[in-house]
Amino acid sequence: MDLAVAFGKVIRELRLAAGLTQEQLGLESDLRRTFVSLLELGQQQPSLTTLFKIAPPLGVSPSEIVTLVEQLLD
Amino acid sequence: MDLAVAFGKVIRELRLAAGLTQEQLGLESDLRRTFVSLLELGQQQPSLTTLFKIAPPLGVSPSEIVTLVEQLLD
DNA sequence: CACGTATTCCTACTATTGTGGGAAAACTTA
DNA sequence: TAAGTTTTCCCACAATAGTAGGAATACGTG
Repeated sequence: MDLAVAFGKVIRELRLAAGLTQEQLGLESDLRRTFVSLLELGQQQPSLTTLFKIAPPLGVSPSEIVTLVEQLLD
Repeated sequence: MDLAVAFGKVIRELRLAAGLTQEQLGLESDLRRTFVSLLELGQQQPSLTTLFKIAPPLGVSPSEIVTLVEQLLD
């Protein structure tokens, strides 16, 4: 599985678990609605800054997100 | 401390601990020598792909790097 | 000091991240 | 079905990640 795709799956799962829409997540992480969509679809991947911006509203730490991605790739 | 600066410090420390030069790290992670320098100086930040490429030659996992960055930022 | 090596700085360029907004499509629920 | 909400797709664009290589600077050791 592709790294960006794995990241997207993790983000989507966390977002749904947190009960947020893409737009709400975008507002709280200061990212555009459409960009959140692209990330979840695995069509783009985040920079380190984006990883750190998107983690708090999802209720996890950036490193926890990366750990989940690593597990999905194994 | 800035996120990119914190990342650079972590990378540099890990690289020196692994006994590698920037050029060696660049070769093993498929990144340009000059870009490794910029990362360590905190003048640029990595994408998720770069994080995953640079971790193995440093002998750590991507999530471990992020954890170290988090600790440096607290 | 002098030499070799490692790193930084410089310029120019390409690729990708991220913005901005609207319209189409999909999904919910009444 | 119909309406409201959410997500995807589309466009153009701005900002930054990353390439490429050479020159200048700093660093280490004989």
